[in-house]
Amino acid sequence: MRGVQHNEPEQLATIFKALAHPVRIAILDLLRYGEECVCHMEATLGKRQAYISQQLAILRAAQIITDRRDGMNIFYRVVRPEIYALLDAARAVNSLPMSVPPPIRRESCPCPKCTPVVAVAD
Amino acid sequence: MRGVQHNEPEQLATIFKALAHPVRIAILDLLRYGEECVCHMEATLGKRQAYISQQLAILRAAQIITDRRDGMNIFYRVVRPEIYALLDAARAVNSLPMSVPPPIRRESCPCPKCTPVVAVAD
DNA sequence: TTAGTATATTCCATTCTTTGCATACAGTCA
DNA sequence: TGACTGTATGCAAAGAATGGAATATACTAA
Repeated sequence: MRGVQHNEPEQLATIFKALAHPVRIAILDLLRYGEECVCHMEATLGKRQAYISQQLAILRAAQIITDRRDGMNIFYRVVRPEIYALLDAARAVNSLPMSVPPPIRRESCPCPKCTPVVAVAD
Repeated sequence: MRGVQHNEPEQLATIFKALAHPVRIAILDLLRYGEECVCHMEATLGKRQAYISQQLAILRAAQIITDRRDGMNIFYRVVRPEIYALLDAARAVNSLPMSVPPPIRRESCPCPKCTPVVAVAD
């Protein structure tokens, strides 16, 4: 994914390339309902951290997502929500259902969203 | 069957791969207003015939287009018009204009659509 | 400071994709 | 039939993407 593009089909092809990978699509589906941290994607997708991070770098380079640090975790979110219309349009081409289930808290994910602070008896 | 099968990022990635190429996008834009023959794409896109034919083969394999012979020419057309919603959605992501200009008859294209029979004075 | 945790990057072998070239094939016309 | 035209296919070299392993970075806590 190189620098700026001049000609129009070239720009479109760049977006499609960023989406032409099942793990990157799964990541975007995870982010559909809001930001998530890397460890959550790791737990949900069952892929190694470094691998997830590589795919996130590609989506970041395509300016589809951005990140935000909060304490020890880095949360990613989609900055071009139009991308979901694109995913839905692709599902329509395949006659696939549109709905993507809301995110699930993962026991195996250590981030604060997944392991909320529990009141401890004193 | 427990819930909708939701492991189709692979299928979506396949569509995006078929579209992740500027020449294939340009071909689909050419076919937006109806069928066109290979020679017309050759003339319009300024690419060699064998190259166009290769890209057509990929779109055919992805079941996005199909062909029809008429005399000496082979005309291609889109069989999944939903693909245009997909292209338009990608343009929206890039904040690009939606409209694709209608096809232009090419002097350099020898097909009957481009060089209509002209009444000859007797 | 040191140790630890979360995430990113770099390197690399392997595998897919791209695209030019040559050629094959299938109709058409004389 | 043979020559011709439009289109498709096979091959191969170059290039890009994949995904694994190791390592680097950046922050937090003690």
